[in-house]
Amino acid sequence: MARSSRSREAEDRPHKPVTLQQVADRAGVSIATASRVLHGADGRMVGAELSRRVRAAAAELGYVPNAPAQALRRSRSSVVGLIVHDVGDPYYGAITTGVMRVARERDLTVMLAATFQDPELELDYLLRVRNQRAHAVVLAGSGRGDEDFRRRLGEQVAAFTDDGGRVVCVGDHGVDADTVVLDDQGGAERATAHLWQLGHRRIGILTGPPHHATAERRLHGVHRALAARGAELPAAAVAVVDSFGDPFGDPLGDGARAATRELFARRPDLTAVLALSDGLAAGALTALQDDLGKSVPADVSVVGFGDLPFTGHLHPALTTVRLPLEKAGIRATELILDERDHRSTRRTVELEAELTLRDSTGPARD
Amino acid sequence: MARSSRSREAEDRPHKPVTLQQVADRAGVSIATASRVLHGADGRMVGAELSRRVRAAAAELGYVPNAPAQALRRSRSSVVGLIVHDVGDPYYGAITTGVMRVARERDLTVMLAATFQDPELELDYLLRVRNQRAHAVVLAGSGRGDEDFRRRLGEQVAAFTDDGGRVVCVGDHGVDADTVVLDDQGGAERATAHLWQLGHRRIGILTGPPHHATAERRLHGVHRALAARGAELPAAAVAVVDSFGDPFGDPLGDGARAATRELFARRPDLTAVLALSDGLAAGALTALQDDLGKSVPADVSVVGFGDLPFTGHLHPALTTVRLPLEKAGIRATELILDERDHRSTRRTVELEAELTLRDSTGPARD
DNA sequence: CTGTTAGCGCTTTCAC
DNA sequence: GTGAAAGCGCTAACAG
Repeated sequence: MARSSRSREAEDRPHKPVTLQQVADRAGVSIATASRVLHGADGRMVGAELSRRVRAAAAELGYVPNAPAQALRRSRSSVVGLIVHDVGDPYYGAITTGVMRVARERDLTVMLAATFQDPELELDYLLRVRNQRAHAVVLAGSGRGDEDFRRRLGEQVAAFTDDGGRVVCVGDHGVDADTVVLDDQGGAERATAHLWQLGHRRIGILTGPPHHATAERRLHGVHRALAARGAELPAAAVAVVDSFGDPFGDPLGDGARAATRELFARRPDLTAVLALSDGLAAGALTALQDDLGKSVPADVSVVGFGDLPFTGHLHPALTTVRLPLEKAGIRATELILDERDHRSTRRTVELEAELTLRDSTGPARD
Repeated sequence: MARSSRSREAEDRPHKPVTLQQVADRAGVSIATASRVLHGADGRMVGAELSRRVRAAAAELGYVPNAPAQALRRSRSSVVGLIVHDVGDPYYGAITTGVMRVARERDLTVMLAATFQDPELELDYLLRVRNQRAHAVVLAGSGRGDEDFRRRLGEQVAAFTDDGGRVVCVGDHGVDADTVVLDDQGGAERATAHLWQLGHRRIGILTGPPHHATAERRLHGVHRALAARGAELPAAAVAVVDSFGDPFGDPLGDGARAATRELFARRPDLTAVLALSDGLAAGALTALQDDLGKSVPADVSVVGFGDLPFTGHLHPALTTVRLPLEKAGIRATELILDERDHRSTRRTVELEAELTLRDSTGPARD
């Protein structure tokens, strides 16, 4: 193979990659012909014989196209940016997996950015996406940051779309772009309905801080479901935990555990706990079984939210609301690829969250 | 702001991004000067007044450098490739997080590739990394694939390094490149020693299939630790589970659960179980407590391997071997940045795996 | 200090 | 069906 002969020459000094011109020379054709054979979206056909010779030359030389040069010439690359908070977080990990799936099918190059919750970094990365002349970006982390940040984010997004870039958000970021939203509210309604149907009338809620938009949406779903049944949610039945969406801030679930103990100290008559995130549910399970001597689901039922990968391993296996995260990543990326004519029409795709029934819920005791 | 005036013009037709030439014109300087002010690694200084004018012009026009053009000119981009099996898998998620941390500090652009366990795709992505003229690549998924695949992988890697690219592996992929390895064997030795010290002499092992290199390395560690204490591991005390490293193939841990039941059917006298992955440990916990009526750790101690994010939420919280995955991602990326003179010297960094003590282990009963 | 200029590797009219 | 040639936007010699 050509490669082996190349590596024989100078072991230390980097070679320069083979160029299309070299391929053309070797095949005895013009560079234009070589280009058409190898990447030809030109419309023009190339004769069979020349085609063959070009392909052979490329293979022998180990030709690899220079993507930056192509991007420069075409003034747009096949790069797609993906901005998340933290890929290590299973939530974003699942979204990322979805994006990667489509990227593979559609032959896209994904440029990943992790903001680690820092709004400034998000802006930075958006700039970098523009730098790369990426043709699209998926915004999957955001929502933190103040009004001023929002404005600047909007500006960056506008600048990118002005240049012909496409933007899609996963979750509502208050940005003018296509959006894929997860039905948090509906999921919470379904979870509540499930408990209600099992006879639970005194349900405790574990939620996140009030400024957390996702937590609020879920909580709102609970209120709605209860209201639809002529019931309401007493303030004493709600416990707020700071580590809501961040299991890493509280890897042992101690915050949720303590909150659950306090919740039952206030309201010992609760027959069910609806935790608005799986991490919270894990803490509740521990508190209930280890600290409060309750049996789950015999004494108290527990429902989580998210269906993160570990929920099946909890004890008992957790009944939880399944968020179609990977699907969200897939749909978002597809939205990008879908060329649409009316760039003025902002599209929104809503993905339903359905309940996964496992072993942590059962009929109410009394 | 310039942006707003731009977006006013033609709402539908994409603008062309501002070029350096336009900035130079507006500032009334040459393009060379503009380049030096904005990106000048040229060594040369530019006068304060011109500097100011260039910067002002760039800001007014909303200039964003064209990365592909820069890459073309410099014939190398600041892109780093990262190839993993699946970002949704917490194992790779943690490595990815580490890589992203360094990328942020050192201002790199990360191009992510997920192979979904397909060796062909891995080769594909390596090609794409060359396409982008990336300056380095982190290989974090691999190890599957036959001899022929290995050869081809080696060729691609050689081709990339020949062109001046840097390659670093996380885990040994049988490739000639710098490598960061996790001390699986040492971790298993430490876990075994821990159980031994608690008085356990009849230890059951849950492991993965024999062709799984990681599982084998851990198993080897167990053998070594036992041998060092004059003991050995009876074949009957070892159970093989296929879903070893893939919690998603077995989200409820049913495989490990069944294997644990069989293990205790064969060897009811076991006082401890060392599961060579956390997913396996989760299944063991369920089998022991729910199916076998054992108490953990009073009757049987359980140790896992990996310290994935959910282990603290298991019941009881799992004692497990902590793999410094994020650290591995960090070290790997640093290795790439570290220019070293002797490209012939292959470096290997070994990261220690330490035991995380939690609640699933206790003194042996008898 | 500042400007002129020659490409980097590739695509794509435009001629033949 | 094939080739010649003009740049895409930027950097880095090389002159002044």
